[in-house]
Amino acid sequence: MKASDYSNEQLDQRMRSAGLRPSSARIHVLRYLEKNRNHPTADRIYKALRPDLPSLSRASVYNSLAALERSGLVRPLTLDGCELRYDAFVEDHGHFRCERCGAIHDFPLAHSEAADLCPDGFLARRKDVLVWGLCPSCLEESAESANEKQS
Amino acid sequence: MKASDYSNEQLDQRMRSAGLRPSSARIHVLRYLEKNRNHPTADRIYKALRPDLPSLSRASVYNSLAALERSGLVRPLTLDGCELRYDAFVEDHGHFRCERCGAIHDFPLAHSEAADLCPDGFLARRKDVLVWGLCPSCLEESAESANEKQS
DNA sequence: AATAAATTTATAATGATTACAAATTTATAA
DNA sequence: TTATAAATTTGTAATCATTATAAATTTATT
Repeated sequence: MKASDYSNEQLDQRMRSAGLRPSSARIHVLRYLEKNRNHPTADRIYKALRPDLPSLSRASVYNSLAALERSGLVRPLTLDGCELRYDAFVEDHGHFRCERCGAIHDFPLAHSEAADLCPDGFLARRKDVLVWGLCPSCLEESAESANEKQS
Repeated sequence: MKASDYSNEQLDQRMRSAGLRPSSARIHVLRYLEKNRNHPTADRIYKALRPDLPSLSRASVYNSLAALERSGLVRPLTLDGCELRYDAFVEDHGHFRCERCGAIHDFPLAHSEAADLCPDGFLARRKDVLVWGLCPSCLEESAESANEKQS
Protein backbone atom coordinates (compact mmCIF):
# COMPACT_ATOMS: atom_id res chain seq x y z
CA MET A 1 0.00 0.00 0.00
CA LYS A 2 1.41 3.35 -1.05
CA ALA A 3 1.86 6.23 1.34
CA SER A 4 -0.60 8.27 -0.68
CA ASP A 5 -3.27 5.70 0.20
CA TYR A 6 -3.27 7.04 3.73
CA SER A 7 -3.98 10.60 2.60
CA ASN A 8 -7.25 12.10 3.66
CA GLU A 9 -8.30 12.52 0.03
CA GLN A 10 -7.76 8.84 -0.71
CA LEU A 11 -9.64 7.63 2.34
CA ASP A 12 -12.31 10.24 1.68
CA GLN A 13 -12.81 8.86 -1.82
CA ARG A 14 -12.92 5.26 -0.71
CA MET A 15 -15.54 6.04 1.89
CA ARG A 16 -17.66 8.03 -0.54
CA SER A 17 -17.65 5.28 -3.12
CA ALA A 18 -18.66 2.86 -0.38
CA GLY A 19 -21.62 5.15 0.31
CA LEU A 20 -20.30 6.43 3.63
CA ARG A 21 -20.08 10.01 4.76
CA PRO A 22 -16.40 10.69 5.38
CA SER A 23 -16.45 12.18 8.83
CA SER A 24 -13.31 12.98 10.73
CA ALA A 25 -13.64 10.12 13.21
CA ARG A 26 -14.25 7.56 10.46
CA ILE A 27 -11.24 8.72 8.48
CA HIS A 28 -8.97 8.42 11.49
CA VAL A 29 -10.28 4.99 12.44
CA LEU A 30 -9.97 3.65 8.91
CA ARG A 31 -6.46 5.05 8.50
CA TYR A 32 -5.42 3.49 11.78
CA LEU A 33 -6.73 0.10 10.65
CA GLU A 34 -5.01 0.41 7.27
CA LYS A 35 -1.70 1.12 8.95
CA ASN A 36 -2.06 -1.31 11.84
CA ARG A 37 -2.85 -4.73 10.50
CA ASN A 38 -2.69 -6.33 13.91
CA HIS A 39 -6.43 -6.77 14.48
CA PRO A 40 -6.85 -4.10 17.16
CA THR A 41 -9.83 -3.83 19.46
CA ALA A 42 -12.05 -0.74 19.63
CA ASP A 43 -10.38 0.23 22.85
CA ARG A 44 -6.89 -0.07 21.41
CA ILE A 45 -7.85 2.16 18.50
CA TYR A 46 -9.40 4.67 20.87
CA LYS A 47 -6.30 4.82 23.07
CA ALA A 48 -3.97 5.07 20.08
CA LEU A 49 -5.88 7.95 18.46
CA ARG A 50 -6.60 9.82 21.68
CA PRO A 51 -3.27 11.74 21.99
CA ASP A 52 -3.72 13.34 18.58
CA LEU A 53 -7.48 13.75 18.86
CA PRO A 54 -8.26 14.78 22.42
CA SER A 55 -11.91 15.32 21.62
CA LEU A 56 -12.44 11.81 20.25
CA SER A 57 -14.90 9.77 22.28
CA ARG A 58 -15.01 6.03 22.74
CA ALA A 59 -18.55 5.96 21.37
CA SER A 60 -17.34 7.54 18.12
CA VAL A 61 -14.83 4.77 17.66
CA TYR A 62 -17.60 2.20 18.10
CA ASN A 63 -19.90 4.16 15.78
CA SER A 64 -17.21 4.53 13.14
CA LEU A 65 -16.33 0.86 13.27
CA ALA A 66 -20.00 -0.10 12.89
CA ALA A 67 -20.37 2.24 9.89
CA LEU A 68 -17.18 1.00 8.26
CA GLU A 69 -18.28 -2.57 8.80
CA ARG A 70 -21.72 -1.94 7.26
CA SER A 71 -20.02 -0.52 4.18
CA GLY A 72 -17.66 -3.46 3.89
CA LEU A 73 -14.48 -1.43 4.43
CA VAL A 74 -13.48 -3.34 7.54
CA ARG A 75 -14.48 -6.68 9.01
CA PRO A 76 -14.79 -7.84 12.58
CA LEU A 77 -13.26 -10.97 14.01
CA THR A 78 -13.06 -12.66 17.38
CA LEU A 79 -9.75 -14.07 18.52
CA ASP A 80 -10.22 -14.41 22.23
CA GLY A 81 -13.43 -14.94 24.05
CA CYS A 82 -15.46 -11.84 24.16
CA GLU A 83 -13.91 -8.86 22.46
CA LEU A 84 -14.32 -7.78 18.89
CA ARG A 85 -11.29 -7.01 16.78
CA TYR A 86 -11.19 -5.28 13.43
CA ASP A 87 -9.34 -5.89 10.21
CA ALA A 88 -9.01 -3.58 7.21
CA PHE A 89 -8.07 -6.60 5.11
CA VAL A 90 -11.54 -7.69 4.03
CA GLU A 91 -10.84 -10.49 1.57
CA ASP A 92 -11.44 -13.99 2.95
CA HIS A 93 -8.37 -15.18 4.80
CA GLY A 94 -7.55 -17.28 7.81
CA HIS A 95 -6.06 -16.36 11.18
CA PHE A 96 -3.56 -18.50 13.01
CA ARG A 97 -3.02 -17.94 16.71
CA CYS A 98 0.06 -19.40 18.34
CA GLU A 99 -0.84 -20.95 21.69
CA ARG A 100 2.66 -20.40 23.00
CA CYS A 101 3.67 -16.86 22.01
CA GLY A 102 0.20 -15.53 21.25
CA ALA A 103 1.15 -14.12 17.86
CA ILE A 104 -1.48 -13.86 15.16
CA HIS A 105 -0.60 -14.71 11.58
CA ASP A 106 -2.84 -14.10 8.60
CA PHE A 107 -2.83 -16.78 5.96
CA PRO A 108 -4.56 -17.05 2.58
CA LEU A 109 -7.36 -19.53 1.99
CA ALA A 110 -6.75 -21.44 -1.20
CA HIS A 111 -9.69 -21.11 -3.56
CA SER A 112 -10.58 -24.78 -3.55
CA GLU A 113 -10.62 -24.86 0.23
CA ALA A 114 -12.67 -21.70 0.51
CA ALA A 115 -15.21 -23.01 -1.97
CA ASP A 116 -15.52 -26.37 -0.24
CA LEU A 117 -15.70 -24.87 3.21
CA CYS A 118 -19.44 -25.15 3.28
CA PRO A 119 -21.90 -28.03 2.87
CA ASP A 120 -23.73 -28.60 -0.42
CA GLY A 121 -26.89 -26.57 -0.83
CA PHE A 122 -25.69 -23.68 1.32
CA LEU A 123 -24.58 -20.35 -0.11
CA ALA A 124 -21.49 -19.00 1.63
CA ARG A 125 -21.03 -15.25 1.73
CA ARG A 126 -18.30 -14.83 4.28
CA LYS A 127 -15.97 -17.15 6.15
CA ASP A 128 -14.03 -16.89 9.34
CA VAL A 129 -11.31 -19.44 9.86
CA LEU A 130 -9.34 -19.44 13.08
CA VAL A 131 -6.64 -22.03 13.73
CA TRP A 132 -4.90 -22.52 17.08
CA GLY A 133 -1.56 -24.23 17.34
CA LEU A 134 2.18 -23.60 17.27
CA CYS A 135 3.91 -21.16 14.94
CA PRO A 136 7.18 -22.17 13.22
CA SER A 137 9.50 -20.46 15.71
CA CYS A 138 7.72 -21.91 18.75
CA LEU A 139 7.71 -25.32 17.09
CA GLU A 140 11.47 -25.05 16.64
CA GLU A 141 11.99 -24.02 20.25
CA SER A 142 9.98 -26.93 21.57
CA ALA A 143 11.92 -29.30 19.31
CA GLU A 144 15.19 -27.91 20.71
CA SER A 145 14.15 -28.32 24.32
CA ALA A 146 13.07 -31.90 23.54
CA ASN A 147 16.53 -32.56 22.11
CA GLU A 148 18.22 -31.16 25.20
CA LYS A 149 16.29 -33.57 27.36
CA GLN A 150 17.33 -36.49 25.19
CA SER A 151 21.07 -35.74 25.09
CA MET B 1 -25.75 -41.22 22.00
CA LYS B 2 -27.45 -43.74 24.27
CA ALA B 3 -29.70 -42.74 27.14
CA SER B 4 -27.29 -44.37 29.56
CA ASP B 5 -24.69 -41.85 28.48
CA TYR B 6 -26.60 -39.21 30.37
CA SER B 7 -26.51 -41.15 33.63
CA ASN B 8 -24.59 -39.59 36.48
CA GLU B 9 -22.24 -42.60 36.58
CA GLN B 10 -21.34 -42.21 32.93
CA LEU B 11 -20.71 -38.48 33.16
CA ASP B 12 -18.87 -39.04 36.43
CA GLN B 13 -16.54 -41.50 34.72
CA ARG B 14 -15.91 -39.28 31.72
CA MET B 15 -15.01 -36.38 33.96
CA ARG B 16 -12.69 -38.46 36.12
CA SER B 17 -10.81 -39.82 33.14
CA ALA B 18 -10.45 -36.25 31.90
CA GLY B 19 -8.88 -35.42 35.24
CA LEU B 20 -11.78 -33.37 36.51
CA ARG B 21 -13.47 -33.63 39.86
CA PRO B 22 -17.08 -34.55 39.13
CA SER B 23 -18.96 -31.98 41.13
CA SER B 24 -22.71 -31.63 40.98
CA ALA B 25 -22.68 -28.39 39.01
CA ARG B 26 -20.24 -29.74 36.43
CA ILE B 27 -22.29 -32.88 35.91
CA HIS B 28 -25.45 -30.91 35.34
CA VAL B 29 -23.77 -28.48 32.95
CA LEU B 30 -22.12 -31.25 30.95
CA ARG B 31 -25.35 -33.25 30.74
CA TYR B 32 -27.21 -30.18 29.54
CA LEU B 33 -24.63 -29.60 26.81
CA GLU B 34 -24.74 -33.26 25.76
CA LYS B 35 -28.50 -33.12 25.41
CA ASN B 36 -28.74 -29.65 23.91
CA ARG B 37 -26.50 -29.41 20.92
CA ASN B 38 -27.66 -25.92 20.03
CA HIS B 39 -24.59 -24.02 21.25
CA PRO B 40 -26.16 -22.44 24.31
CA THR B 41 -24.70 -19.49 26.19
CA ALA B 42 -23.75 -19.66 29.86
CA ASP B 43 -26.85 -17.69 30.71
CA ARG B 44 -29.12 -20.04 28.77
CA ILE B 45 -27.67 -23.03 30.60
CA TYR B 46 -28.09 -21.26 33.92
CA LYS B 47 -31.74 -20.41 33.26
CA ALA B 48 -32.51 -23.91 32.00
CA LEU B 49 -30.98 -25.66 35.03
CA ARG B 50 -32.28 -23.20 37.62
CA PRO B 51 -35.81 -24.68 38.08
CA ASP B 52 -34.40 -28.09 39.07
CA LEU B 53 -31.42 -26.71 40.98
CA PRO B 54 -32.60 -23.65 42.88
CA SER B 55 -29.28 -23.30 44.66
CA LEU B 56 -27.24 -23.15 41.46
CA SER B 57 -25.44 -19.87 40.98
CA ARG B 58 -24.50 -18.16 37.75
CA ALA B 59 -20.86 -18.16 38.82
CA SER B 60 -20.91 -21.95 39.12
CA VAL B 61 -22.08 -22.28 35.56
CA TYR B 62 -19.18 -20.11 34.43
CA ASN B 63 -16.75 -22.02 36.64
CA SER B 64 -18.02 -25.37 35.42
CA LEU B 65 -17.78 -24.34 31.79
CA ALA B 66 -14.21 -23.13 32.31
CA ALA B 67 -13.25 -26.41 33.99
CA LEU B 68 -14.93 -28.52 31.31
CA GLU B 69 -13.18 -26.49 28.64
CA ARG B 70 -9.76 -26.90 30.27
CA SER B 71 -10.29 -30.67 30.29
CA GLY B 72 -11.35 -30.72 26.66
CA LEU B 73 -14.88 -31.98 27.33
CA VAL B 74 -16.55 -28.94 25.80
CA ARG B 75 -15.37 -26.21 23.48
CA PRO B 76 -16.30 -22.57 23.24
CA LEU B 77 -17.32 -20.75 20.11
CA THR B 78 -18.40 -17.26 19.20
CA LEU B 79 -21.30 -16.86 16.82
CA ASP B 80 -22.36 -13.30 17.43
CA GLY B 81 -20.15 -10.54 18.58
CA CYS B 82 -19.64 -10.73 22.25
CA GLU B 83 -21.09 -13.79 23.91
CA LEU B 84 -19.48 -17.16 24.34
CA ARG B 85 -21.37 -20.29 23.40
CA TYR B 86 -20.48 -23.85 24.27
CA ASP B 87 -20.50 -27.10 22.38
CA ALA B 88 -20.15 -30.62 23.75
CA PHE B 89 -19.21 -31.79 20.28
CA VAL B 90 -15.46 -31.26 20.48
CA GLU B 91 -14.22 -32.78 17.23
CA ASP B 92 -13.25 -30.23 14.59
CA HIS B 93 -16.30 -29.16 12.64
CA GLY B 94 -17.65 -26.06 11.00
CA HIS B 95 -20.60 -23.84 11.87
CA PHE B 96 -22.85 -22.27 9.31
CA ARG B 97 -24.99 -19.32 10.30
CA CYS B 98 -27.89 -18.34 8.03
CA GLU B 99 -27.99 -14.55 7.67
CA ARG B 100 -31.72 -14.66 6.96
CA CYS B 101 -33.27 -17.05 9.51
CA GLY B 102 -30.40 -17.09 11.99
CA ALA B 103 -30.24 -20.89 12.19
CA ILE B 104 -26.94 -22.56 13.00
CA HIS B 105 -25.94 -25.72 11.18
CA ASP B 106 -22.97 -27.88 12.08
CA PHE B 107 -21.08 -29.34 9.18
CA PRO B 108 -18.12 -31.73 8.99
CA LEU B 109 -14.72 -30.58 7.79
CA ALA B 110 -13.36 -33.00 5.23
CA HIS B 111 -9.97 -34.33 6.24
CA SER B 112 -8.10 -32.79 3.34
CA GLU B 113 -9.62 -29.40 4.05
CA ALA B 114 -8.88 -29.59 7.73
CA ALA B 115 -5.29 -30.55 7.08
CA ASP B 116 -4.74 -27.82 4.51
CA LEU B 117 -6.42 -25.18 6.60
CA CYS B 118 -3.13 -23.90 7.88
CA PRO B 119 0.03 -22.58 6.24
CA ASP B 120 3.15 -24.75 5.86
CA GLY B 121 5.41 -24.84 8.89
CA PHE B 122 2.60 -24.27 11.38
CA LEU B 123 1.22 -27.00 13.62
CA ALA B 124 -2.56 -26.85 13.88
CA ARG B 125 -4.15 -28.15 17.06
CA ARG B 126 -7.67 -26.84 16.82
CA LYS B 127 -9.74 -25.10 14.19
CA ASP B 128 -12.80 -22.93 14.24
CA VAL B 129 -14.60 -22.39 10.99
CA LEU B 130 -17.60 -20.11 10.83
CA VAL B 131 -19.41 -19.51 7.56
CA TRP B 132 -22.12 -16.89 7.05
CA GLY B 133 -24.59 -17.12 4.18
CA LEU B 134 -27.96 -18.54 3.21
CA CYS B 135 -29.24 -21.95 4.21
CA PRO B 136 -31.04 -24.16 1.64
CA SER B 137 -34.57 -23.21 2.68
CA CYS B 138 -33.84 -19.48 2.72
CA LEU B 139 -32.10 -19.81 -0.64
CA GLU B 140 -35.23 -21.45 -2.03
CA GLU B 141 -37.47 -18.74 -0.64
CA SER B 142 -35.39 -15.96 -2.12
CA ALA B 143 -35.41 -17.75 -5.49
CA GLU B 144 -39.22 -17.98 -5.34
CA SER B 145 -39.67 -14.31 -4.55
CA ALA B 146 -37.33 -13.45 -7.44
CA ASN B 147 -39.52 -15.56 -9.76
CA GLU B 148 -42.67 -13.79 -8.60
CA LYS B 149 -41.19 -10.46 -9.51
CA GLN B 150 -40.28 -11.69 -12.99
CA SER B 151 -43.69 -13.17 -13.88
C1' DA C 1 -25.00 32.10 4.95
C1' DA C 2 -29.09 29.36 6.47
C1' DT C 3 -31.12 25.03 7.09
C1' DA C 4 -31.71 20.20 7.69
C1' DA C 5 -29.58 15.88 8.39
C1' DA C 6 -26.04 13.12 10.14
C1' DT C 7 -22.38 12.54 13.36
C1' DT C 8 -19.92 13.23 17.68
C1' DT C 9 -19.58 13.84 22.48
C1' DA C 10 -20.19 12.78 27.28
C1' DT C 11 -22.47 10.12 30.21
C1' DA C 12 -25.51 6.63 31.83
C1' DA C 13 -27.15 2.02 31.22
C1' DT C 14 -26.77 -2.69 29.94
C1' DG C 15 -24.97 -7.33 29.49
C1' DA C 16 -21.44 -10.75 29.91
C1' DT C 17 -17.92 -12.17 32.65
C1' DT C 18 -14.67 -12.24 36.58
C1' DA C 19 -13.17 -11.54 41.47
C1' DC C 20 -13.76 -12.49 46.12
C1' DA C 21 -14.66 -14.26 50.69
C1' DA C 22 -17.61 -17.16 53.27
C1' DA C 23 -20.15 -21.51 53.24
C1' DT C 24 -20.48 -26.00 51.46
C1' DT C 25 -19.05 -30.11 49.28
C1' DT C 26 -15.69 -33.59 47.99
C1' DA C 27 -11.66 -36.57 48.60
C1' DT C 28 -8.32 -38.60 51.76
C1' DA C 29 -6.76 -40.69 55.74
C1' DA C 30 -7.26 -42.06 60.43
C1' DT D 1 -17.55 -43.62 59.94
C1' DT D 2 -15.24 -39.35 61.34
C1' DA D 3 -11.77 -35.73 61.01
C1' DT D 4 -9.17 -33.02 58.01
C1' DA D 5 -7.59 -30.63 54.06
C1' DA D 6 -8.53 -29.25 49.52
C1' DA D 7 -11.54 -27.92 45.98
C1' DT D 8 -15.90 -26.13 44.65
C1' DT D 9 -20.11 -23.39 45.09
C1' DT D 10 -22.63 -19.41 46.46
C1' DG D 11 -23.93 -14.66 46.58
C1' DT D 12 -22.50 -10.43 45.73
C1' DA D 13 -19.68 -6.80 44.07
C1' DA D 14 -16.62 -5.32 40.56
C1' DT D 15 -14.99 -5.06 35.88
C1' DC D 16 -14.93 -4.84 31.01
C1' DA D 17 -16.95 -4.33 26.45
C1' DT D 18 -20.63 -2.41 24.28
C1' DT D 19 -25.00 0.17 23.50
C1' DA D 20 -28.38 3.93 24.40
C1' DT D 21 -29.42 8.70 24.82
C1' DA D 22 -29.76 13.56 24.41
C1' DA D 23 -27.35 17.75 23.67
C1' DA D 24 -23.67 19.89 20.94
C1' DT D 25 -21.18 19.91 16.75
C1' DT D 26 -20.18 18.94 12.08
C1' DT D 27 -21.40 18.05 7.35
C1' DA D 28 -24.08 18.51 3.13
C1' DT D 29 -27.55 21.14 0.74
C1' DT D 30 -30.21 25.22 -0.50
